[in-house]
Amino acid sequence: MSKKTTIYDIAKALNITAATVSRALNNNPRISEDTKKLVLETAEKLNYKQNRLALALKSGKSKNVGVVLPLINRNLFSNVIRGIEEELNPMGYNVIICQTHDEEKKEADIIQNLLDAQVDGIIISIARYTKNTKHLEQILKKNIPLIFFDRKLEIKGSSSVTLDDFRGAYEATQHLIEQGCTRIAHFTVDRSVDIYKKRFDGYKQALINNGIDFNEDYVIALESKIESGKEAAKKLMALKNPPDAIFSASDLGALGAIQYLRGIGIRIPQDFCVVGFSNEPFTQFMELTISTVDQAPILMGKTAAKVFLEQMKSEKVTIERRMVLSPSLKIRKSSSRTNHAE
Amino acid sequence: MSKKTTIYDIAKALNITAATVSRALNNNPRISEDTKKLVLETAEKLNYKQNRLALALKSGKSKNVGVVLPLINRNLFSNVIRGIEEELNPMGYNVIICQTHDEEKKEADIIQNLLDAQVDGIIISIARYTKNTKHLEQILKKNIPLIFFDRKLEIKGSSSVTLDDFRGAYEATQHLIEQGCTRIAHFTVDRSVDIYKKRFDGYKQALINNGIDFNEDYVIALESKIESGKEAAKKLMALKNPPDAIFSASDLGALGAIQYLRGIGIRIPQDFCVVGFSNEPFTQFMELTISTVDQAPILMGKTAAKVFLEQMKSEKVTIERRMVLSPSLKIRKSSSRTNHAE
DNA sequence: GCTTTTTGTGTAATCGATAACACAAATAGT
DNA sequence: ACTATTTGTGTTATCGATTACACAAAAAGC
Repeated sequence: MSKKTTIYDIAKALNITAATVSRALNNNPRISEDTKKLVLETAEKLNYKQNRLALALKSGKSKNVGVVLPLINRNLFSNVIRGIEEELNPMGYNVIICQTHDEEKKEADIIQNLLDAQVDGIIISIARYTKNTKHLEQILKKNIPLIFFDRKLEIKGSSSVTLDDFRGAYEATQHLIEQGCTRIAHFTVDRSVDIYKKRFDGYKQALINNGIDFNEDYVIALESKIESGKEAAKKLMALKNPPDAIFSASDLGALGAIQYLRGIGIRIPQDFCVVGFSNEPFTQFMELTISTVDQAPILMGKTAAKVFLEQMKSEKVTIERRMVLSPSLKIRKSSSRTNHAE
Repeated sequence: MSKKTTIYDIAKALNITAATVSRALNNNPRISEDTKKLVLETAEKLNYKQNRLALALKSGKSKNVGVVLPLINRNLFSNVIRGIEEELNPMGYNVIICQTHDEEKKEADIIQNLLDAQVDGIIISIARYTKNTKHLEQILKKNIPLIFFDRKLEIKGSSSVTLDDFRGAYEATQHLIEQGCTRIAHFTVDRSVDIYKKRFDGYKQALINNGIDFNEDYVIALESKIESGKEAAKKLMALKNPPDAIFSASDLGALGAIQYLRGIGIRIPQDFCVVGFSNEPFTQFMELTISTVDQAPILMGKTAAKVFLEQMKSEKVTIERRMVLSPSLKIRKSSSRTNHAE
């Protein structure tokens, strides 16, 4: 196991001091061209690699960025990570991944740990029910950039990259209306959670703007699961005036509904239209492809990373960025009465 | 922005030296109980946090582990990462994620970078066509544990956690035979890649063991895409003696085939059975659920992490672990002639 | 009672790179 | 020609924690 070469080794080989070597490597203008060339050559020859840990200790910058999210293997999150990694790795940052499993306690622990590890920034999608913001304010107190994505909290000094959930929902609902649907139901998940509230709001606003009465009976809260979607659809169809469309805040809810409805002989999209949310891969794999709202997750990751990089460049000036990405409605068979190809 | 407290601050407060504080914090037996208590108390009071960068520099251990894989947002990989994270985080390790995009050059760069960052171990699924092993041997030369998962190379001193692809394929094929299929085709991806070769071998062996002739015309190489699956199925059905089943090395290939076959009026599973590989989420979301081979990806990640931890404990003794996980065949509608519930 | 061992803590080097400060030599300015 | 500046490099402290070595005081051994 060959010992690593340090600037001292180079210094000794050239009979100069480590300081000079360091300066030469950092292209300090005070170092003569001759010396620089010599140092660079011997560095190459001795296979010198800068010790990043030493640099980190000296500078306080670890060149690591923490990414905190509920679960890595969810489609949205793994895509966001992909975006972040693709943006940060070329800039010399390593991406550290941590899962909160949607637990506030774990989230707080993780952040404490990342701060201890002295990451240069934290990019986070908060746990579903995180209310306490103390651990998040800790981050900003240490002057470390804090960037939310998808699920955010309003914290002074932080930035965020989110989807325009309102608009996504609005467009989906508008689309259903344009398909001739008039009794449009909505599957939410939990309206106390920001993103779901916005999807609900967008849905409601679209109804209002089109002169359609909002009906609270048409709104059902359910977990993002096929079974829940089935049950909810069943409940809806048992109403004395059942709906003729569903805008679901989750794709799995939409899928469950579709399965139930087809099971009882309802034709989709002829009799009933469905639009989901998230553009999960499976929505385009079904033989009855499912219309849905794409969240541009890779772009979301890249944008969050760019916001971070921007903050690193701009020194101490804390910029508060509020980036809102545009959703894109994917119109597929489950809601296409007119001939929309995809 | 409050300055961080160091052991020197504690030392000053107690009028002792930093060395004593360090020893007290590390529970050195030479330190009196009284001093320990005092140090611990003031550490608490001053909100002392160990500077991990300083420790890393001194010890050469960064407490970071690099995970290198083709693409994060692939189902298998994101699940493996989840497993790794869940195992390593509680043990105080941070997980750094890097994507190779299946490019050997990028893979080499990433590894160099991780070595520069002095990670304590590297867990990797190699790029599809990586042949040159120089960058991988570099890792072992530095005495850093190298653990492969899923896609591995045989390198002396490394460990691996893989799926028994042969067995998965064998069982899938055996199952098809038991369903009464006799002309079983196989979708491979690229037989020059280890895992696909093993799947092919398992398929072939199952045929042979059941006295069924192997027919090279029944083997088609295709990318893991729906379109490719459709085309391949079309090719198969154009043979003068078309098959009555497909064992596909990819779920998307299987899906494409199913779509094509149903399109031309072939009933599944009555006329034709299909089994895929990977247990992608969508396989159980279709109304015609797809039989497939589960790769236990979270377990794979956890196992890889455990192998790493084991190596860290065992000091210098390089252990070569070859863990092989058992696949589990998920029998679903696309191949269930008898009544198999799931 | 005197040597030996144990106990508890201080001193100082180390991990590797950086940078403020210092200083001689070379160059420029008038 | 003499001061002022620039150029190039060395000295040394620093980032924060660990640890080999040293040493006094206390305890143990005979």
